[in-house]
Amino acid sequence: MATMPNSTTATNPPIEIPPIVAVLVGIFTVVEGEFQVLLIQRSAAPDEGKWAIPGGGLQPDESLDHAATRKLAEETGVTDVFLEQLYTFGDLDDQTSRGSVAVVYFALVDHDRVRLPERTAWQPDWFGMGDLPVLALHNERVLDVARQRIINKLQYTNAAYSLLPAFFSLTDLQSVYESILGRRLDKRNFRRRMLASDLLVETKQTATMGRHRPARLYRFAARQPVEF
Amino acid sequence: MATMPNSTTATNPPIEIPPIVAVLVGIFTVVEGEFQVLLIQRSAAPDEGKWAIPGGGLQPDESLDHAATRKLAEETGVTDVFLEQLYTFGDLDDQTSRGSVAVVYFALVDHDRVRLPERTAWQPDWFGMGDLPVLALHNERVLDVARQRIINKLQYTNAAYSLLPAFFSLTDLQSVYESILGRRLDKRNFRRRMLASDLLVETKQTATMGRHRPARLYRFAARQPVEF
DNA sequence: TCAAAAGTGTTCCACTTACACCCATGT
DNA sequence: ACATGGGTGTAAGTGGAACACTTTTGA
Repeated sequence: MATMPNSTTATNPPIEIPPIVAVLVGIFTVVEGEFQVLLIQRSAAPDEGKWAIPGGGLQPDESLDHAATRKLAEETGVTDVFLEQLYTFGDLDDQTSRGSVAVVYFALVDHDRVRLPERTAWQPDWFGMGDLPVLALHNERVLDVARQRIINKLQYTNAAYSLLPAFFSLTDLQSVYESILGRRLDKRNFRRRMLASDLLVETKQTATMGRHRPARLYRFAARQPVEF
Repeated sequence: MATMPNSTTATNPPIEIPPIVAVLVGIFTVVEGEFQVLLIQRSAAPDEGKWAIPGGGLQPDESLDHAATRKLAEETGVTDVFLEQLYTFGDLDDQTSRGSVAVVYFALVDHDRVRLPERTAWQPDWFGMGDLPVLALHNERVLDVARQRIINKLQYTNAAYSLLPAFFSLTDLQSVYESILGRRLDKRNFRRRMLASDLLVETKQTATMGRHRPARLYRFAARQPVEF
């Protein structure tokens, strides 16, 4: 947004130093029952050596959504996943005096589709959300907001489609929910609710996962965000 | 947020022109059964003469919340109301090529407490949400998002405290809800739900509003945001 | 006494919750 | 045959939605 009323009161800053705008993407997954986030170890000040949510500058004439999509692809190679704006923070960086604004997105990805980039610096890695390293730039606050938002989204959207392969069992799906919510769910109630939601389509396939009865496989009716 | 991985792929912009950051505040109220928004008539390009959500630049070292609070006070004189970040738009201004980012907040105010500033240009005025003028800078999109968010917030928070005076009747409260939701509600169900929520406190006062039975007055238990 | 808004209960339905056993398979 | 996870039904409780009449006041 460009020119606006320069100021309506007496307080008119003489020269405005334009703040830096960064777009961050919190990338989340569930692996073997653990809710995880992808973090990058910073190789420069501020907070060198600490871990942070990946992000970067907004390119000229690039939309915010586009920047987030691009960042996600750079870090994981993945596209076409659940990706949504989370919140904008204006005070993550205490050091910079010119002001900095971080527009944060979050993405849910199927861990098996991710290919982490090979780098010497700014190396990314997965961390359990209950087992985080020392974070840079007040990223704890960002992750708290993200976790709560993801929990909410699971309740009334099909966001989980983005965390699972195309075909999956109801047990797989329930495990994803339990990992993120941080509590056990009742199997019968969970299945009833999911099947009643019309989000899932039963397939003819089954999968044998051990020396026991094979599980029927389902897929999501839509692989785009849908509410229910 | 300051320095980040400069870029992990080949696409490294040579020189970044930092985008402009504006903080906008959508200011909403309900007057005589109409859901209204405060808009300002632009007196300069782009979109001169069209109406827009008030806003302005982020001052150096100012937090986003602070900028929003300041803007709200400048336009209405009101503080201590429901004020919350809505969404950040990166593409409201088509004209500027350097990129512009608008961090939008929304506020709910009691119309009777508002004092509009006296100005010759950038004059503010109230508009019914169903009767909007020609808007600048794709502000229709912003108002759509805001309306939906406010509707949602009414369902599970006490946000309405910010739209009413300290003491009010249940009929007043219901009228506010109906104006924003855009539909009539059942009186008995509404009252039961509100009273069961523990958000309201019955007072000993009543108010006579015409030649009929006076209404019992209530107040909100908390005049800060609370969920229920 | 009348007009006008305030105030009040009950029924039905849909959804959530709690809970325990049989089924199909591999070894 | 047995160990393992897959799969299934029912009853009780809770919350939302629909619906109409009596009460209190001012004129």
